Amino acid sequence: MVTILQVSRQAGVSTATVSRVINNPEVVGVRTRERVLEVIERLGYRPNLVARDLASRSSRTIGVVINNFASVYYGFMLEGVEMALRNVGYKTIAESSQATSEGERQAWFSLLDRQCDGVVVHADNLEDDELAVLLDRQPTSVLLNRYLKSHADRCVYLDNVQGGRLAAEYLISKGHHQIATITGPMKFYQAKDRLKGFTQGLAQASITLDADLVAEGDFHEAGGEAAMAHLLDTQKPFTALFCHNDEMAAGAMETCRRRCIRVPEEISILGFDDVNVASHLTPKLTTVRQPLREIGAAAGILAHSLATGQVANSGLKTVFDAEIVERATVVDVTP
Amino acid sequence: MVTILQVSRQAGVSTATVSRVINNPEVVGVRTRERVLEVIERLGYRPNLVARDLASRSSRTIGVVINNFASVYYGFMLEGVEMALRNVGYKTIAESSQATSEGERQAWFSLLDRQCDGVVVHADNLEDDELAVLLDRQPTSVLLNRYLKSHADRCVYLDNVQGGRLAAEYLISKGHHQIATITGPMKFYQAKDRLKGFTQGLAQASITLDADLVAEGDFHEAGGEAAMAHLLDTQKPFTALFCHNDEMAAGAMETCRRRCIRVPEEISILGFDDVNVASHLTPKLTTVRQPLREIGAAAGILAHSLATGQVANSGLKTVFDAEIVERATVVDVTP
DNA sequence: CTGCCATATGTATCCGGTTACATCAAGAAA
DNA sequence: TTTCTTGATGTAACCGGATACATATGGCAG
Repeated sequence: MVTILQVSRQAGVSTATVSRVINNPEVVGVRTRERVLEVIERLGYRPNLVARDLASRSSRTIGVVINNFASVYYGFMLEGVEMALRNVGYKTIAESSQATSEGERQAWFSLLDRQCDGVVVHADNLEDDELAVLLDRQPTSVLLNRYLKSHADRCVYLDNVQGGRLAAEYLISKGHHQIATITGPMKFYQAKDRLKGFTQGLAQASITLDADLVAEGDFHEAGGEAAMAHLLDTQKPFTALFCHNDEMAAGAMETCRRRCIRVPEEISILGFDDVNVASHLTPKLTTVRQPLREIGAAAGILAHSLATGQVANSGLKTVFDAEIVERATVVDVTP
Repeated sequence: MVTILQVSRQAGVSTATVSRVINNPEVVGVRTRERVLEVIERLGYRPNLVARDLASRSSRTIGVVINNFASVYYGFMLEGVEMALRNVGYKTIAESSQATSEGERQAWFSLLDRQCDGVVVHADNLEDDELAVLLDRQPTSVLLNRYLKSHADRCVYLDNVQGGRLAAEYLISKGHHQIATITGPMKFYQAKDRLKGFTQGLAQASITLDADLVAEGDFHEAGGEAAMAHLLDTQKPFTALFCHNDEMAAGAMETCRRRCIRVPEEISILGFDDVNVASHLTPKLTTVRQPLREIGAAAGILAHSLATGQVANSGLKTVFDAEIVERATVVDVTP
């Protein structure tokens, strides 16, 4: 491997000058600069990032902790972070947490150990208290799609309450009154908030959510199937169903298919997220879209600003609204 | 940040000893070791990986280059790599190439600059020649899902010829004789090989592939739709269709739906990959499965062995077979 | 009691860069 | 011409660890 020392020798200058040519070209004399650049080119020199990071105490890199890679949900957010950072000359490195609190902790620290200048953490499993402590200690870390009251300015997230409300308003606008819902695990604040907003939305139309029409799912297809079966078994009639994510909606649709219940003719179904599955289902799923890329991008930018001490959150948008993507699973039943 | 120096002072030993406690505990006296460990614990010391990597000239990390993150296809492979490496105490870091040759080059080098001990590269776009040169220069890099004759032992991939043949054999076993196919872009060897195997499979049953029944797609849904429309427009009859990936199959199914052609009653459709979309389509897609996780894992292990100079490719499996996953889009038409 | 060897620990250098500070040359001002 | 300033470059320390080699310590055989 060719080092800065070899370049400096070949060019007849000191390593400091070579370093300057790379990081501060304008302070180097034109003649010297060109000579050095020529040598760099000829030798195919590439600065060793590890050495640079150590010496400069900065890695120009933001780390990202996500649950896992085999899911476009995280993939989109990751892409958002990456894209935004690329624009400011920063790199992104991601680590997965396997969706456990221990994994989240480890991935987070591991990224810090690599001297990431900041880290964007998607932490579903760590408790609020611990997160608060960690955020206090790591002033350049930000939370992705999670809201922590004590550190609101360090969170970038979808307004799940708004999303839930939007779902209710939309279904009501289509003439539905008897509406069931399959929530995510209630230990997740996303589920709590979506349900809260949903309840609010119904209330606006003077509808009270019937406890029998609420089933808790697991954010996966299987849970959606089971929850839907449960809802149907209670025999309470409903004309529309709101699911806390698209996968559970897919499960619910599967249950309908099996029981020969036509969607949307007999039951309208509304999903949440708008990840690929939504557009592949038949009929295509109407859903509440999360702007995942944008959310990721904002989180990346926020971490970057914190890391570089930019003029504080200069009006950076950190709370995002969900929006309805109309496809084919919700019909208007207005008489 | 607490450094090894502070730990050594607190423990009344030299930094060398602290370093040993961490990397070679057995050579340190029991009493000293415990004292040091106690201090480490108390101070919350975490070794700076950047410094360690620089000093040891190894990062215990394997880099991975993939097209993009927002696709489970790469996600699965990445998970495979990560999982396999975790077992041997190695870390994984991924970088995306945006599916351009320049991006692949840059990501690859960037990973090398970070002193990754090895790198697993999914390079669709770089030319064979350049890949050969790069592989020669980087003895610990391996190719993921691409086959390079000159460096066969550095490639971990699906046997696409076998996959194509399997597809033909399967459809034929279901009584189909008139079979159409939508290929990937023919500049990709995957498409070439799948088509080659497919042709072979047909030949085994004395069927020659009618050129009118071959349409080139783009590996995306839109291309599948268009290609299917094209195939139907030529008016040549066929009872089954083999698509080079699931997304194009989804597109083809969409075209059928629009033209009121029933799948699988009128046309059987077989996909390739078995990524999520397959199981969400209606009817569920019968497809040729790639063992993506296993492929990723093998690539990770191979890179790791090369990096650590393990007893060479000790019988590591590097060529994988595809298999049929029967769902609902292919029916038996044997009279 | 010596001498030797194995084990435990310290010393000093190195990894490949960055950067504060010193130095030097040349042009401008006096 | 002298002095100051300014811009270009070099010197050397440092980032936080790893590790080859030197040294010290203790046990055991002779």
